Amino acid sequence: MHAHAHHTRPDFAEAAQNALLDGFTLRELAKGYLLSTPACPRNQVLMVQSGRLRVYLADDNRELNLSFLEAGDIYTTHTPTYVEAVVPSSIWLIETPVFARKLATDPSVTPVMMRVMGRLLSNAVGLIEDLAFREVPARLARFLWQLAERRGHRLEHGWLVPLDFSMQDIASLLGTTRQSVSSLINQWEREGILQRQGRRSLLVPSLDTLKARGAPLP
Amino acid sequence: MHAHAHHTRPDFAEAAQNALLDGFTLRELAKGYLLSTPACPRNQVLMVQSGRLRVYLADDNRELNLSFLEAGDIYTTHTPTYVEAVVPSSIWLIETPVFARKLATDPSVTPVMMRVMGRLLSNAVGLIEDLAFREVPARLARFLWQLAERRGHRLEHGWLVPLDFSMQDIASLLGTTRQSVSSLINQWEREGILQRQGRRSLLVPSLDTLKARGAPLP
DNA sequence: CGCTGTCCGTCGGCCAGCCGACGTTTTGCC
DNA sequence: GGCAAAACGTCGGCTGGCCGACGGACAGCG
Repeated sequence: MHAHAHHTRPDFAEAAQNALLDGFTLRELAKGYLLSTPACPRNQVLMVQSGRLRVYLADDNRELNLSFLEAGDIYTTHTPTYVEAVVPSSIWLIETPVFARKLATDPSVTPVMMRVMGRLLSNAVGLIEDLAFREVPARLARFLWQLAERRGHRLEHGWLVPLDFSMQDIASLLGTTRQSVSSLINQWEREGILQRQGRRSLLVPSLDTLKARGAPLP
Repeated sequence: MHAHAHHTRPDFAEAAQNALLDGFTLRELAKGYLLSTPACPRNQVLMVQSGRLRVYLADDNRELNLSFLEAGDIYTTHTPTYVEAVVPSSIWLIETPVFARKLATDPSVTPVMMRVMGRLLSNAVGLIEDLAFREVPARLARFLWQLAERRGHRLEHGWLVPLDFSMQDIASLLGTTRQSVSSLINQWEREGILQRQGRRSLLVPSLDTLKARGAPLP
């Protein structure tokens, strides 16, 4: 749900066709650069060309990742969040007023934007459901099998899932702590639900047993 | 934040001017009517003419209110939620495909929709912040003073705040339980932070002391 | 005016999971 | 290779607040 929005690739293609990017400017961001904060809400629309941005909320002693943006993803800072480049990145950027004029003159842009905002909204609602209804093991299980389904490669032994997030990243994405994620993953490894495969990937023998962790009762 | 979106009134006025409602049909809903569920995602856009609708998420044994819609509020079921009339209501309704055509032909509608979705997104993010960062007393305090600021009437003794929600409603809005809300309100009454005034309103002597409950440490 | 349904107040047990702490392993960098 | 910094594993204490339970207060209705 709130893992990646890399299914925006179609939009990217469409955007290129429609010359959506007219008026956007290309910017290079250094690692760690804070593009936007709630305090300074520079309203803008952006599309990631390369790299990885982290969208997150924060209070004094905690952070919650809303999502990670990667190549092709579109985002708009309509909402008071932090946006930070976690690796050197390059993005297409436009200020909202300029974009609004574009919207007014070129109606073909509208459906793209509606879809982008719809997706942001779905992500947000999904996260709310997680926080309000599901407990940590269920959230983690869901995160993992969604990752497997969209990023994983099928092998004879099961699914090989690339995992280029730190435990802390995952924890923040799920609204929990590093310790809880770590414990759960190790416990599941002992139970044979998954195996560590090198440092940056997992092997999941059966997605179904993993999914079973997402729905305790039935 | 996620209390009411009744500040959509300006949109309503604007909508009337632009004849936004062309193509919408007026519908009367009986109390308790379920307009939409996640299972049957009838994509539609609606504007409330009168009454009150409840937008909520649910799992098997819990419900979470996302917001209450009242006269003038606009909503779109882009996202898998329940929408229910809690009192007899009448609303303007349009199916998304029809609305999309409208958007394509009349670009003046676009900014209105963008603002509506932006507001939904802000609500959602606010709720996420609450669930992830703040504990129950802080959420309740914030809910109450926001209600006071937008609905309350200034008296010599303090603010008179109409409270036409049940404890259960408030609890669901804040992602907590009836019991917790009840305990807190009564405790605060004992502490003199607020007084019950009749059955359906509160008297808050000082909003600031109430707000103090929203930020424990400093 | 009793009856029934809805709402409110309060108590106590219980537990998920946060938090601090500390040691170990990996990674990145000179 | 060697060192600092980051990331990971694990343990135990502590607690916010959920949950069930039960009784009282209102309100509507026949």
